[in-house]
Amino acid sequence: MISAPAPEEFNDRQNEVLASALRLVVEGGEKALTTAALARAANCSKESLYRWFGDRDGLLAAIVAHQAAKVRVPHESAERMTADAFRARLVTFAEDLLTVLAGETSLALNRLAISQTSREGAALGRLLLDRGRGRIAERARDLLRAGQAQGHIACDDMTEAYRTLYGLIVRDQHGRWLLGESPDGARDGFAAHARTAIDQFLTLYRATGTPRDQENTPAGAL
Amino acid sequence: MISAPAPEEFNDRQNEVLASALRLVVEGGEKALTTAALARAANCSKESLYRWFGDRDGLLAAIVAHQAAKVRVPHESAERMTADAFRARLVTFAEDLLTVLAGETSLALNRLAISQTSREGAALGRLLLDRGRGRIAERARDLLRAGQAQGHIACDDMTEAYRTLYGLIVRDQHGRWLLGESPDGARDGFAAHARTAIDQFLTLYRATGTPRDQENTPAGAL
DNA sequence: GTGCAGCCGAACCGTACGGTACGGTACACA
DNA sequence: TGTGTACCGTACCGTACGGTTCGGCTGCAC
Repeated sequence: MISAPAPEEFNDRQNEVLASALRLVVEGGEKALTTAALARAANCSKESLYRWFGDRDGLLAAIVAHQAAKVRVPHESAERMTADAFRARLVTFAEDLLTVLAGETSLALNRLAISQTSREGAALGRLLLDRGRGRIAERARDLLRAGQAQGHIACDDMTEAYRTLYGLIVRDQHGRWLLGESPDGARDGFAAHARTAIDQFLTLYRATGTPRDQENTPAGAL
Repeated sequence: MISAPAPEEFNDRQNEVLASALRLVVEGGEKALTTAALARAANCSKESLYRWFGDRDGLLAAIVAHQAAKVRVPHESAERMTADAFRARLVTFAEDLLTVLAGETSLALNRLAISQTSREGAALGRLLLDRGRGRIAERARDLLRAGQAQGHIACDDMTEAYRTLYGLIVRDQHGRWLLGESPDGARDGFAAHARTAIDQFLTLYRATGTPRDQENTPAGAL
């Protein structure tokens, strides 16, 4: 069981320690994060670690929460956009998404949460899902909603549309990266692929009366 | 370092033990797979485990190799297809892909390989990538190539086309499942979503002279 | 000053796990 | 019948790690 996911904030010293912890995880994976190693790296005592975070699971949760807390999604203002501006905003979103997912911090945290799953609870995964991807999805849905309101795209289910958008942007790359393939090779092509993906997305969801648009609403999708 | 990824086959007894090992991993994650627990579950001695698989890493590699070895992709015959038959074959592929990825064995193995990544090597991830996803991708590319040869779709880069197909089918679901979200809710919608995804794919890649088709060939994609 | 709280660093404890060694059994083969 | 091989089950060893305790230092309240 994971101790309370800490809705309360941590103080400066504690955040500093969490930053050290995150660095350990990024560099050496979960097994590099021993309490002794963290105490040494952060110049603090194990006693303090246990006082602040409860136990090791609490520490893991705090690391994820700490990092998730600094996810700051740029607010997508809903002001009037031309079709090109809308497209440009989507391309920017796509580039941002790929950049985040390819980042070693994101990858390390995802690996950490995934390896903690399976054991009943999956609290870390939920945390990452809600506070990480959730925020990003929210931003994208706002943007899509604005595009829909202004007639740039036609769709009734923003969540469905977002999932399609995500799929076109990310494809199988996140999985490959998680399994150890280096994102470096792909990183050069982020901008180019972002444009391609958005073109594809707009082809599917463009509002110019393409007859297939009604089909893009499957039934029981989670 | 992981001992030789065993190109040689294992005998029946060893395969039996590997099946037990896989069951342990599926049920309890990596940390449930202790040598003692496996010896007990498989009614074998720890001594035999070390004789057969070298060390724990070798055992993990053997588990992955063992499971990957039974990936049998139905051969996609390239005989003449109508457009509808081609579409149906794609839908079947999509359903198969979702069913495999949502399976607890696949999820457990992916979690195992992902949690082993980060530490230099990532041999398990490579194994899974090559012998798991690779086979599936190969099957899909064969099918796409046949469709292309018979004029059902237009694209010059099968790998790019396959990645788009994968993205449209899987979207963000694999990641969510890996993080602990239950596939059960989505499972009912597999068939419906498979059809939707294939419709979208065909919209993008249909050969009927849609002018956007040339754009589907980004530059530096990995 | 005295007392107290928070913290560091190090020593300590218990245990779980990877890996090894050994005794005992079944079976093949001569 | 003797010898060897492969195996099981168990006991064993060493260590690494989670978690606790303690002594000592600093700073603050009074």
